[in-house]
Amino acid sequence: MKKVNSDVAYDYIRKRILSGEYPPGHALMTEELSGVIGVSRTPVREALHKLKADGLVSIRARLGASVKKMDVKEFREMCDMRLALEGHATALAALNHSQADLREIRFALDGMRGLTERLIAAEEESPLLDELVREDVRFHIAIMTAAKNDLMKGEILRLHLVNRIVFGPVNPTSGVPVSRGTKPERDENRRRVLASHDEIYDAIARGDAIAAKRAMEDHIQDIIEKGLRIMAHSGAGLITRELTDEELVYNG
Amino acid sequence: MKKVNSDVAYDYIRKRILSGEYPPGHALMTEELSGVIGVSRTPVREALHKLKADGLVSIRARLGASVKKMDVKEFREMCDMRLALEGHATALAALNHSQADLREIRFALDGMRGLTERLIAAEEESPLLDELVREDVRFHIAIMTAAKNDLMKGEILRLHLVNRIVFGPVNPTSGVPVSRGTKPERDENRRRVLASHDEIYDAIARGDAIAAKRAMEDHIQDIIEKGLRIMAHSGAGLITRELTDEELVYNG
DNA sequence: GGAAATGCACTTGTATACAGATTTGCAAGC
DNA sequence: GCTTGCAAATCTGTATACAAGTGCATTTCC
Repeated sequence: MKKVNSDVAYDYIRKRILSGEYPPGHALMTEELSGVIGVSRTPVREALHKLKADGLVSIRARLGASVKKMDVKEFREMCDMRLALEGHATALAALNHSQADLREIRFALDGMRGLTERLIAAEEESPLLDELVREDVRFHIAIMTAAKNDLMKGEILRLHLVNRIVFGPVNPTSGVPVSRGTKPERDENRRRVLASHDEIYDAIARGDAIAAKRAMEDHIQDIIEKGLRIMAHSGAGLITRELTDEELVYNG
Repeated sequence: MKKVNSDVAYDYIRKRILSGEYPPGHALMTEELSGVIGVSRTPVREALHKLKADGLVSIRARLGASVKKMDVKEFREMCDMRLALEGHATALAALNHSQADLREIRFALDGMRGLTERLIAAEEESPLLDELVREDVRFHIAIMTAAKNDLMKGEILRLHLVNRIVFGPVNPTSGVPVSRGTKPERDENRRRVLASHDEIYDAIARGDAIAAKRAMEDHIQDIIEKGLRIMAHSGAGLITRELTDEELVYNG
């Protein structure tokens, strides 16, 4: 599949949204972007519409596009949806996983364990944090892969990405959220995350769909609460109103 | 919100896909469509991309767009996702519903009951069928509304629409799927659907989230099996091979 | 001085022209 | 007969010009 200009524009803009270079609310004007990216307005327009479908950008007719701002209501809704999907997918993973899937999940888990221990021991975190986040993502992706449902996997990954808008600002080069709270708090949080992951892995490994689902739901609930706390404290326009005037008619 | 030309093109094409006028696999060429709709290629292109995001159209770079064809694998995945979302949303509806929500659900349910009885009694169905389908949709929408999660509601309705591609062909004017099977079979099926809906409503009304969820999951499971049977029999490029009876029994 | 009106700058939405890719039809070669 | 190569036809992707809507600032009027 050949890469066309609209894909170039899409990748360019998306990267900058996820890295935090374009913060929530930032205006995305087609002419400006087309100049920077080096393509015409048409593919830029297309890229913006695709990003809107991803949930990273909001577009209002004749008023232009901007990086999505999420309010608390929408964040809760998104998390609730993620809870439903990822919980179900985890149950499927417990039933459908192959041995290779299981190995991949455990690799990610072991990687996280090592990094977490080193992070707790260390004073300076930054180089290890990127790796930890990468392994965390790897863990979740491995489970979604084991569930053997590409559609759900895609949708869940999409939600993960949109979630990152809330957890910003992030390290511009790595895309990893900057640390929050005191070190003991962060250490405690990391231990809890690891314990959750252990529980999820064990349940999947022994094929216990119900326990796996519950463990994943608890884990996501933790993440939700963390997100809500961040939104409450950082504010910075995140909690302001947000109108999605998308009225889809659902009948013929 | 002003209606722009790309919206006109979107509505035009979408309507024809859902009505079956553009069947699965039908090529959607920008120039031809722009001529018929009376706008230029640019808004048509945009509309096609939006329909792709909806899951109704597939686009391959430089090869053009066509109405989405669904294979069995994708259909199962979609249904499984719907199961997860709609089950969860039903549980939420049991917890979050207002009295007005409950009334709206019961109105739809009562409407369906009356229509079902008249349909079973009648010989000629066509005028009543449209109404029955409308009330069925109304029932499901009312529950999603009661769940108080607009994001999930939107996603579920999207999946409902994509589902309709499988249940085609439909009555061109009303968009209602044409009847299948013998009359006793259809009557039996309608009674079962109604009983399912009753069960779902009762559980929601008494705030029993677990029972509501389970009832909705069973109901959707029924729909899934019906869809798989239709796919197996209608074929028409939808499936590559004949299904075994085992495959017809859907179990995630 | 403040509110309404008006004009301007800017941006989006749309039409259209053009370049490149893909398919199709046909003829030549094995 | 079937494949292979080539060229025309066709369609997509992109650039660009133009029209129309929106917000802002200045002006005008009370």
